[in-house]
Amino acid sequence: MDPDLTTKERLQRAAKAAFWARGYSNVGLREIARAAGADVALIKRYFGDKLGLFSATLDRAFDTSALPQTNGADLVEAVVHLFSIASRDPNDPSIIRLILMNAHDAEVGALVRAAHGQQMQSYLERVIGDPTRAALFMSVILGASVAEKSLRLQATAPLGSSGYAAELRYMLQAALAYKVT
Amino acid sequence: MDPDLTTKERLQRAAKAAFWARGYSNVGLREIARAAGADVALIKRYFGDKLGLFSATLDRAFDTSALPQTNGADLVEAVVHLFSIASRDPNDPSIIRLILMNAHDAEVGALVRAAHGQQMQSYLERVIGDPTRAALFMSVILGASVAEKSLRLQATAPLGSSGYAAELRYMLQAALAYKVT
DNA sequence: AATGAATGTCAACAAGTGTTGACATTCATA
DNA sequence: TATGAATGTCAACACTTGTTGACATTCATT
Repeated sequence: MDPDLTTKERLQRAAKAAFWARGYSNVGLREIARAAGADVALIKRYFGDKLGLFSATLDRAFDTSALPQTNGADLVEAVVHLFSIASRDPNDPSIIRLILMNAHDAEVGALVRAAHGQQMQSYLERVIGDPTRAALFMSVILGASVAEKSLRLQATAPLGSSGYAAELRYMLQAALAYKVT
Repeated sequence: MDPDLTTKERLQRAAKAAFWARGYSNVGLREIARAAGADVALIKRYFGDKLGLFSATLDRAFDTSALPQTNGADLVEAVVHLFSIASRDPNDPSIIRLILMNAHDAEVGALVRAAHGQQMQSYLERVIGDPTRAALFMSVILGASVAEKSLRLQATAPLGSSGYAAELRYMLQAALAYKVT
């Protein structure tokens, strides 16, 4: 960890790395403090308690300013990149993983959903227009991300040039454009 | 808990209820023993240790004998029912939830994936035929399940008669049948 | 009734948890 | 240089965790 940073900053970064990798309840404060090269008691001073530290790792993590503002093919590629679907690394931090890992804890789960889930949904609704279609679009994204990162389906393989990738992009297009007849 | 059952049986059922609801590391053995009306030490006698108890809850949990053996519209409905997509209850046990909640723990995650994820995948591959198409099909299922149960997207709503339900079924059909041109 | 296996009870262990208060040090400002 | 705020250090608290060994009870079989 970079020693030039503030201790508070180092604590926050170490916390984010740990929490996003293994979930809220599976990370101890002493472990975070050790990774940050700081003392546990400083967490209380800077963040109040464990939940406050966790909340701090959620700030300004979902930025839609660089994303497409209109519905189109570039939206598909941008979202694929945003949710790290193309990456096979299970430790690659993803807001989806974070939500799933903390879904069992009512308090923490609500915190994460409020901070990111709703931001993500409202972005897609704004860009796509129809809320139902936006939800369907996000469902396909979720499924692809989960299939690769958590379930590790063999058949999905690298998402670069396989048949799965081509079909997945078609599914995303279908979620954007299809009209039920 | 039914007092007519064996203590071992009661422990196993209480363990499954707890583990499947909140994940492996978030459940304590004393809590399971209390729910089963038994003593903690009996867990050691019957299951060895915590991981042994968890493993016991995975036995015979994925049964494909009652599922369709051919690719078709009934496969869509059967799978929707199997993964409890139609249920909005976050406590409704689902193998998908179980996998996701334990994805952060290498040992436990591998155990669950080995017991169920691969069975699920091989079933779909056998019925659907093409492995890539089976993976795509499961991705859509995963996404729908996660969107409702963990992310709780507002727009997905009850999956009974909404526009989302109709479109989701179309997506599943597309995953089964579409040929990329 | 006696034997032995099966089953249940209790207390404790070492380690880890989040949290806290008292104290020491550093450092910028008056 | 002196003051006070900011920052860092240390030890301990009450509690929970998985695990374990010694002991008591129940129960079927001889």
